Amino acid sequence: MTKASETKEKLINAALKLISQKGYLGTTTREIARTAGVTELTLFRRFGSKQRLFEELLARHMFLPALRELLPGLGSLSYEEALRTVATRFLLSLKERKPMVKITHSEINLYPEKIRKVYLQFIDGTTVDLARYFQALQKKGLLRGFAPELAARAFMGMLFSYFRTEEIMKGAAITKKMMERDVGQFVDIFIHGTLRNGS
Amino acid sequence: MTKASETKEKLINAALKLISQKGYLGTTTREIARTAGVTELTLFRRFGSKQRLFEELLARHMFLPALRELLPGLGSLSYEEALRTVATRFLLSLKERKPMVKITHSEINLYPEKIRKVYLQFIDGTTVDLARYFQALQKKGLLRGFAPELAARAFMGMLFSYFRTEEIMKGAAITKKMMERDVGQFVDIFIHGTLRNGS
DNA sequence: TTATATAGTAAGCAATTACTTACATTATGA
DNA sequence: TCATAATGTAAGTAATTGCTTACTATATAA
Repeated sequence: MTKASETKEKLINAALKLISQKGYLGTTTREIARTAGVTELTLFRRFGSKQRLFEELLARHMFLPALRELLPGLGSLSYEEALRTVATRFLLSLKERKPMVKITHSEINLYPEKIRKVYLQFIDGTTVDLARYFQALQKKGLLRGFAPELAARAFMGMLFSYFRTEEIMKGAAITKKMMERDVGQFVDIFIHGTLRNGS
Repeated sequence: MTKASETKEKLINAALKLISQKGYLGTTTREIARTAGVTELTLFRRFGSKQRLFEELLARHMFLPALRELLPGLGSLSYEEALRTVATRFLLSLKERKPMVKITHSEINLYPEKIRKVYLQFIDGTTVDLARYFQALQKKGLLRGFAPELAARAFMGMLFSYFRTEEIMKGAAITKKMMERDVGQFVDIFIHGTLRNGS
């Protein structure tokens, strides 16, 4: 039992790596098996088909919202510190899951419903959490009366595009220094806006 | 001469449509030819190979910055009206080029350099133009002293993610009403920030 | 020891697919 | 009218690829 699931895990990890690099159709079962260190036959014995292997990959790496466990601790921080924490955590979380993020980008055509589910669970889930945080601060009278979900989408959206441009399109890793500096700017704009005389 | 280039255009348009829907590897040359209303042989006579057809597609649809021609007229608008105009134009431009946007998402693995070039020319080009606009207003003392390029990336980033989530991931078209309402919110936050007491 | 689960070797099949060759047909422009 | 450019028809090739079959080998647990 253990042996079989170890083999499955090796195959799924190999598939994750290869498919994120060359796409689902561009990756062969032979290649996945070789990368996992097993025979192609073993792949079919464990998963039955390439498609089901990919579906198990999606199910296993269907990631949870990245911030849920972060939110309770946010109350003790200043608004600015809280947003910086959220932004940093979100970007690091994207970096960790970069192969999966790439797959949601490139395979949406192939498995629209499944990929959409993976994507929305991550991005939208995270956005909902952040929106709740905004709402709480609005009730305390600290924030203006904007639409919380849309503001959350705006905040995550600028971070996500930043990640996408740097890590996926330019193919360059975001360094810690870059991240600190740029997150600081994003948070500053998000908090104070761009106009000289405040609201 | 004219006949030949008409045929090429039909083939490129068919390829754009199909590849944006099913990916480069998921689209066959037979299918492209059939959709274009010609024989598969004609495709190979015009382009030599599937790869070169795709490369011509990328070259032809390598889009220019979406805002360049918009910028000169921005001076006569208020800051808020200007940003709303830029945002609306940017979103409409993304909608128009949705097949190409989808291709840049899904085929980055296959043609990293070429796709990167297409992407950066559009997004980064547009961002640079917007950054110049910010810089001009900063010199006039109207805007705070933020980093103009990063602010431009933040603004475009939230719009781009908004487009991506709605049109590509959710697969639903952004209506005019949605766009007006949401662009208004984005612009408001970008201008005034989220904090109750302005800067 | 022995049954069972797991994996390997080897060979191959059937379908797909990018691409080719040979030849015939039609449209266009001088 | 005639040369040429452009497209079509038909058949096929070589490579790839997901998946199968038949048989063997090894490790583990009762």
